[in-house]
Amino acid sequence: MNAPEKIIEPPRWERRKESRPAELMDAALELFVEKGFAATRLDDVAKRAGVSKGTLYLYFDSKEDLLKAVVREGYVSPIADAELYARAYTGSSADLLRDLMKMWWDRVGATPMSGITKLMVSEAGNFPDLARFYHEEVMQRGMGLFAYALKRGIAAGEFRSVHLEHATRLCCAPVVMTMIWKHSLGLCTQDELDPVAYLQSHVDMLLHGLAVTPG
Amino acid sequence: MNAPEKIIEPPRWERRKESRPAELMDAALELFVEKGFAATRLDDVAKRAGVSKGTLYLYFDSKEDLLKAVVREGYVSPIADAELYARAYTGSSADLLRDLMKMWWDRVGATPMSGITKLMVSEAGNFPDLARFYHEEVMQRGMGLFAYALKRGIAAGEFRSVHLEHATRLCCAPVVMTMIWKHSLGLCTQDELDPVAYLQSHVDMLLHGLAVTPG
DNA sequence: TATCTTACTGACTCGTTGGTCAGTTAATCC
DNA sequence: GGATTAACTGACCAACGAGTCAGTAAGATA
Repeated sequence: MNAPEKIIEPPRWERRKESRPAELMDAALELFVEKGFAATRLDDVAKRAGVSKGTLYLYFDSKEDLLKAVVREGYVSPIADAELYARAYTGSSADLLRDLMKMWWDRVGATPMSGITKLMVSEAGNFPDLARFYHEEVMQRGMGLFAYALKRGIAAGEFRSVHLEHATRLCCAPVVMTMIWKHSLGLCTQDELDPVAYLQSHVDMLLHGLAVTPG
Repeated sequence: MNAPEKIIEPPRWERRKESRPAELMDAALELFVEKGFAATRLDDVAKRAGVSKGTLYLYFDSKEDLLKAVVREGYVSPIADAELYARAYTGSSADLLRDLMKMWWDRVGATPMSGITKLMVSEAGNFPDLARFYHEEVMQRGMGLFAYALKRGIAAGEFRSVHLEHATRLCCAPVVMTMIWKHSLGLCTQDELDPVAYLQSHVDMLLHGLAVTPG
């Protein structure tokens, strides 16, 4: 009979204190966006992050705390970067508007983070403080960017003098709608709408609407 | 001692088989819109309708069945009316667009029914068949109206020849956004935006963007 | 006024899931 | 390699709420 061989099994789990929170937040983002907040089970979040539910509670106080962390994490650099970009811009306001729109779509709209918008719309009523945070830190700052570009264009005589608040919202509405659509009703339809081409049309129409003189 | 007077108490409840379903659906609409589907308790729906939870189950098979009934009920006449109106219209396409927009806002946007839009966005992922129904019967028919007006204007040489699908969406996006906003993030902010004035600006900008010649 | 039908009640069950914690095991340190 | 630390596990609990059903009373009928 052979001597019993020492079989070295790989450890069943590793200690990875540093990366757990981010992995849990990634998993939570996916599931929250896919199923909604209430319908997402924390067991599933933990499982997707390759961990047990107990571990989740080592890093987050509650389900609500986890949602807050996901939302706060999701928005940081893109808006700040865009603010710097806009402030330093020297070209025409029409081009600035185009660039901002492209940056928005590339860095948020086209990424999984766009799901956060739908999430916030769905859950705003149940998390008033989170909604206020999102409104102030994300929406107002984001709309401020476009308001800046519009104001700049009007001041330079490049755009006609429209209602600034309204024009800003008109500028953002189609983008926000596209992000929301992507994560809700758009899922149930084999919709071949190309978001990039659509937003291209949007900016064209907008600039045509803002033009002092035609085409 | 007086002879015991016959005190006629009002009955504790009445039989009102006919009106119960509508009352339950009204209550459900309010609560679904306010709290979301998952967070709404059927006990509360029943209580708001002045009835017990057991009664609710006399008229609806399940919570999901109740939601379906609410959504189906919410959209019937407005779209059909608007379709008749548009088909019979003889004025300019710009005016038709204005009228359709006003009808939409007056009959849906300004009413509690606008909450259904937010509801559908939030729950689309969890109720694929309901989402498909909403998409086909509400969104496509509704967008079809605006597509008709745009096509009509382009054919008459009143509007410039834009991408029809894109223009239709651009036409609807701000209205849908306004309805969604009203029932989500708009609740947490003392937002003094006047939707009617905003949509006025929207149509103005849109028509300016569609104009063949300036002015 | 007595009888019958059925709209309605509300206390109950039971599955689900957010949250807990005593125990296990990977990793680290003498 | 034995002792120590703490990251991690997973069985468990308690609350909550969807759905049930035996019983109650409105109101119709005769």
